Amino acid sequence: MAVSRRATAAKADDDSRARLIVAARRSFASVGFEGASTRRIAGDAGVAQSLLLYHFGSKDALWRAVMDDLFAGIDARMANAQDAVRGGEPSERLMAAITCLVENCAEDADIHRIMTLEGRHESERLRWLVETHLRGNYLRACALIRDGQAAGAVRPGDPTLLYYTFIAIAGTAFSLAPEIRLVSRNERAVDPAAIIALIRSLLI
Amino acid sequence: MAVSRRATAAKADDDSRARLIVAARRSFASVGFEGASTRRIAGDAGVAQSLLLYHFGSKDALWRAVMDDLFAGIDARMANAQDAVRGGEPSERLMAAITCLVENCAEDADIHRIMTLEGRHESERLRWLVETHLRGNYLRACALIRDGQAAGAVRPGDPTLLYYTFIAIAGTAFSLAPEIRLVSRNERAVDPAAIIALIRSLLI
DNA sequence: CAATGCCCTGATCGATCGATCAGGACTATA
DNA sequence: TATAGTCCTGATCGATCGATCAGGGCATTG
Repeated sequence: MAVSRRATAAKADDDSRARLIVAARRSFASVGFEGASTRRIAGDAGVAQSLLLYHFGSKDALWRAVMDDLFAGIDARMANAQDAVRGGEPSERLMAAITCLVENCAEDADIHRIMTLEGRHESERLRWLVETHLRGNYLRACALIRDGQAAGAVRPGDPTLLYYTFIAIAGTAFSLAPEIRLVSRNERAVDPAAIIALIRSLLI
Repeated sequence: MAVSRRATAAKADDDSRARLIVAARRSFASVGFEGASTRRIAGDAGVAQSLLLYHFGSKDALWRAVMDDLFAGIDARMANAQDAVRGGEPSERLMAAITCLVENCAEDADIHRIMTLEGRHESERLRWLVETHLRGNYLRACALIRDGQAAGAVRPGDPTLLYYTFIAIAGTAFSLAPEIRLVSRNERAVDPAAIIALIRSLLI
């Protein structure tokens, strides 16, 4: 009993900080910041709640660490995808970005879930997210959309609306996968290839 | 002091039950079921927390009452919209449904916010929602989509995927309006007419 | 061998959670 | 006027919340 979970779980693969980040991401994505409990997160990670606060200082700081980790992943992935199509046609570069977005959400919809939770009301967290992680991606994506429109390869329309439309289609099916499965008993609505094909077909 | 809020607020327009439903809807849509507090909801409605439990019995039952109220509104609205185009072309009836959906979300995105919160993980609440309110709407919408596809007026593709794509586009911009405004300082992305036009253009 | 520093735990704080309960204020019925 | 029923409040329950703190285990350094 006194041996504690640390010996059985935490010490084995070490770095409980990383496991706390993963557990926190899942909780925040599932029940939101207010609904998440630091005790539950620490329990999922197999450590004491006080260790969570030792590593991150506060629930708020933990949340920001989760966001930094989440965007570090997608940003690196997006940079790779853009490197692979450097110098290509604007629509090719835009589709590479969209494909990257869809595949990332298909593997793990947590980022879409958290964003749809945090984006629904102004807060200090949202302002921090916008300044730290969102605006850069937004501006790059809008530049791609505008380049595509200038080349006649992307439909006209407000780039902001198109950007959030792409995000909505890319993420919603995976975010709502449990509901979609219950309602439809149909797996085709949660197929990344079908979603990429759908977005491609409405690009122009 | 002993006069209490009831005399000043609750008694004025009466029916604190209805005001509890409205306050609860806002809280559930904002921070989710787990994040919402019955004390906060009752406070927003201007009544004691114990009255909330007197009327609804439990937080769970309050949530179901909110859902019944929410779907009673959209269902009636959707029935009206369909009545107005009875006997019309399939694509016309589908666009009437989509227009109804977009306008409802534009006026009040709470239903989309709550659904994106509840649809993300299986739960007793989600199963109840699916059986009580969702499946009927889903089946009617898929029938409209299939009719449109049979008439060649709607693009081919899995109806479930198209259904959730329409819902995603119809609701996301309004659900994420605070984020979109912070990121883009652009109101055009939250314009119902632009969103309806976008969906119409990708119908076929 | 001492000393330092990092990772970690369990106990504990005041605040708040959902829920229960006794009882007051008021209206309608008899 | 007495009775019954509805609406409502404040006090209170045990549980859980985020946060703080003292201290133990263990490796590295001198």
